[in-house]
Amino acid sequence: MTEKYIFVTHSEENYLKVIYHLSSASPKGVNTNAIAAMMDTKASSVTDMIKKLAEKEMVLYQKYQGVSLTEQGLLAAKMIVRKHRLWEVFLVEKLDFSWDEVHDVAEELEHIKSEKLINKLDAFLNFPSEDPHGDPIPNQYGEIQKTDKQLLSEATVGKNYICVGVKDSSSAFLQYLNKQKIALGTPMKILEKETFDQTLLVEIEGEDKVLSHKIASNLYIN
Amino acid sequence: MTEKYIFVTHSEENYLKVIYHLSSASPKGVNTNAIAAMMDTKASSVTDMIKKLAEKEMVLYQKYQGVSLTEQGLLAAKMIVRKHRLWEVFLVEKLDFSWDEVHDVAEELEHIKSEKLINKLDAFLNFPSEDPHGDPIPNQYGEIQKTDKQLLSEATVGKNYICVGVKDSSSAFLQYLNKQKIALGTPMKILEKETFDQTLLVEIEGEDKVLSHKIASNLYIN
DNA sequence: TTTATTTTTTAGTCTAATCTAAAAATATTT
DNA sequence: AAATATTTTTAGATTAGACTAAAAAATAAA
Ligand SMILES: [Mn+2]
Ligand SMILES: [Mn+2]
Ligand SMILES: [Mn+2]
Ligand SMILES: [Mn+2]
Repeated sequence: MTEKYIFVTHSEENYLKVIYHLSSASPKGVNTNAIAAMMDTKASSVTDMIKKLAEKEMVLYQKYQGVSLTEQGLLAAKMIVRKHRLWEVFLVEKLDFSWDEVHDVAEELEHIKSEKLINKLDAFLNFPSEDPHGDPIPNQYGEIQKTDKQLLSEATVGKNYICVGVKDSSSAFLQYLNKQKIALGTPMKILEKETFDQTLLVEIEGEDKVLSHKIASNLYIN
Repeated sequence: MTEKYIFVTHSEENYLKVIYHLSSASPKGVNTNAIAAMMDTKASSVTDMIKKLAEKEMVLYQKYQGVSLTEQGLLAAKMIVRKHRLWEVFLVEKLDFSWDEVHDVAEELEHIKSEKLINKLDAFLNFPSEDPHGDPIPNQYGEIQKTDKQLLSEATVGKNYICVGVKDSSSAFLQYLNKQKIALGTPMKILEKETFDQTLLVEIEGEDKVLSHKIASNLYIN
């Protein structure tokens, strides 16, 4: 059961993470093109890299049939996600970064290779279960605590909810939310839903606000 | 005066740092071989890299005449040292790392590219002036506070001193110091110096200890 | 001041990670 | 079921950073 240690490069880690994120949407096999789009690279580069990852037994790969993570690859991917999200918590909680500023720095920090560092950081942050965008943080064994949440676009008119996460965590979207005074924990009541374009009228902190379907389908509530 | 931003790679940063550290010993020009030894690489690789750094105006380079940092290169090098040392402080002060465990992780963390991150970290740590090995931390403008200290090997017999730093910060040496209960701030009195091999007899925390010349010439005192 | 030694540079090769262009396989329409 | 379109893979090229071996320059010794 003692697994041999396989070195994974910075670039390989990025591929693993992207395959992991795409896996939930297409569990039987992730497409080359989908990976290429997500990584902002070309399909031919993806094919090359997939072969390398298959060689290292991080993914299962059949030509033309898409790619999926092995148990080993899944754990590696979860550890990168764990690091990314823990660093995001650190940046917000300890260094006073705002939630729209942390992603790019975390993209770099997630590649620092030290298990001790990340476990000590976890403890220093008091073992947070979620990152600043409401995404769950895997523990050191890769276990993820499932929380139930739904998209605001699926909410019931008349009910009260609390904002618990964002689907899109681009700084553009987050800055829009800042402007609208929407943050994690913000309570909101759904007043109306326009049948024509699904625009919502929502009461937030005493104010009535109009939120487009695009916005509503990127906000998680509970 | 607005300098154009020049991207410096991970590898280039390591070279700049090494050239910086070697510059104090040979201010007129650092040798190719010295860099190669420090970087654990070959002289031919160093020549290639020096050309690239000269292209980017980070170093001055004349064939066969050694290399020196430009103003720009000096500032870049100091910023890497700043990051390295601030991260070391973070690891020791906040994450409970021991001083012999921080160097390798800091070698990775020093390459994270975010001025905001490093200045926020500096503030979070209360603007420390020294790292866990007693080395000064450059401020955000690259200014370094000079402290006067001397090597234990140059100490006067009969006098009292305090340990203020290490010249060699390898974990092997630091672990030796741990074993001898020598840390930054430890007081010591020089009892005797053997003329034959310069071995010292030193009183530390009530105990008499024998320190070889090699040890003494890697410990800074004040 | 020649000769020998050491240092540094050049020339050519290698690998990782990318790209473009073209071929092959798969999927979608008629 | 053919024809067409899309996706994926291959082939070949490029760049950064490293290497070895050999040539050139600088330094030290005789
Ligand atoms: Mn993120
Ligand atoms: Mn996040
Ligand atoms: Mn260090
Ligand atoms: Mn240090």
